[in-house]
Amino acid sequence: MFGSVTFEVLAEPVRRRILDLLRERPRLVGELTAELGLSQPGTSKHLRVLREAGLVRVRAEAQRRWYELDPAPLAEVDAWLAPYRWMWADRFDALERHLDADPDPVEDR
Amino acid sequence: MFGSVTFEVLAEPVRRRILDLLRERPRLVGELTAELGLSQPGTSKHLRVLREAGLVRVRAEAQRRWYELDPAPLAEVDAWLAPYRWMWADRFDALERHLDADPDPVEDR
DNA sequence: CCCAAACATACCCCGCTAGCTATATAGCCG
DNA sequence: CGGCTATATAGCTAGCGGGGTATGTTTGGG
Repeated sequence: MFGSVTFEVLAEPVRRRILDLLRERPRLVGELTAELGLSQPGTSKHLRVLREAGLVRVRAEAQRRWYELDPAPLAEVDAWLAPYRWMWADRFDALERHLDADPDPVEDR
Repeated sequence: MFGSVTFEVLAEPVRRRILDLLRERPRLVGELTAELGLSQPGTSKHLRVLREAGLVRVRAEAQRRWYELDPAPLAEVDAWLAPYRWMWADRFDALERHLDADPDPVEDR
């Protein structure tokens, strides 16, 4: 319902990166800006999207904003994934071959 | 590497729907078109994206095309999700409250 | 007080994409 | 073999989203 937006939010590599960074510890906008290598407003924009998706929370401290992870919406992604999970268990070696051994994944058509 | 595209592909609700349908059984393009309620070329376009992402395979039978699920790339999503999974275990009831009990999820801002 | 620091918002631009319609291609059937 | 069925591709358009720069707002420090 509300979380179908979660997939769209996670589609952005930068935002997944932000979540990965926040998984370690809360961060300031400035820190994230530095690590991501994009402009401060750009970072703020991504953080806004993450905030409105419920994936991060903000804690104000003077002019600083501490952003911290809220993994709750990820449960929805996990729930969607659940019925598929058993399927690749037996094919896992196939995936490994695909990821490890194949140096140049074949383009379709 | 190749699969970072998987997230972008899954961002589309129609494509997740297609995967859910293919999880039951292989389907023809026509069947999918009917169930999705969009144009046949639109369906074919989504199927092309899914095919190039390695999420579906095609089997030709005369003019018919049987599309079937290939869940392998989903393992990458699962892998990304893995380090987060323990986090909402203790908050699961909170999410349940959010999803079940709250009739009108609060819009952010 | 006033300036600088930290962040958010506003605005613009451009590329991508999802939808459509029209058309091409391929194979069965009569 | 002609036309119909099933699907793919091409081409177009509208809207969205992510990048940037410019500016507003808040708060602490000198």
